[in-house]
Amino acid sequence: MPELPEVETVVRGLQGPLVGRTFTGVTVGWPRAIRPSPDHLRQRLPGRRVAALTRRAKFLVFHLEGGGALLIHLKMSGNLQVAPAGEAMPLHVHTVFDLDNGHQLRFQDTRKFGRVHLVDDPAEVTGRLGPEPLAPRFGPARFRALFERRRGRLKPLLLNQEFLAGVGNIYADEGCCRAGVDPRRLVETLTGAELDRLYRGLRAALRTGIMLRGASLDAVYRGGEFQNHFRVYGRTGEPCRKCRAPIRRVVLGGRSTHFCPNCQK
DNA sequence: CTAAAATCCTGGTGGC
DNA sequence: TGCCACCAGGATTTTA
Repeated sequence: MPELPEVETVVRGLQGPLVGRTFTGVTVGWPRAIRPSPDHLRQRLPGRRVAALTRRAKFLVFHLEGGGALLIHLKMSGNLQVAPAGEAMPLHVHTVFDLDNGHQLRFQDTRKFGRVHLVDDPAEVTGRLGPEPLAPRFGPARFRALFERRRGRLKPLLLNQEFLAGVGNIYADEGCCRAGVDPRRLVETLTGAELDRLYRGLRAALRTGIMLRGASLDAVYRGGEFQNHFRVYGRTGEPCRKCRAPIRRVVLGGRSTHFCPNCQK
């Protein structure tokens, strides 16, 4: 379940091996993952050079020299690695991008939810996303403004990528915990002080996640350590680290949601 | 508008 | 030990 910090970790690890490289070929093993189509990708990507690699929300964005971009979303189980073309292919690698230095970018995705987009303008894919929570210009005032005229429970709103980009189930729960706010709260009842705590809690959880190189779950990831620092996520029944009350789990918007019933009001 | 449910997938888990 | 029903989970789509 890569979220913003996990994707940021992958991006930082791939910038060195990929920026400046040219794609020389593509092999598609799961056509449904490719947008707009595998033919389009195979015909248009080879010969294009990577000018920059950035992140937007949970998308990796490969900016191509001369315009256009390749976007990859890892969804639940995706991972990307660079390896020499001769090296043994791991299981569940459904898309392989050949590079001009004899290496390959390999998109491994057990559950096949991941997506690859080749577009002229990244905004075709990312245009409707909300603001980046860690952007330098995204201050508490802009965060508070997002909640104007919004209604409903807090947790599903935090997971809405058009509301705020990059937050997923783990960091929504961890952010609410740090803020001392119950994720079941109706957002129209949140006070300015609570929204400020939420702003800081969410950003602190995301920054800690990046610092620890993300969370490693399902044996998928790259040595991240954040899973060892969860305060509530996946700790149902275990004692709250602050007050020892058992962590509760409920389902909100179809997502498991974890919180301390004592510390979060 | 919000919200819940169904959808896509597979590996892991718990029950028997 | 083996089989199977069931679940997680990001985002989208459908239905209420």
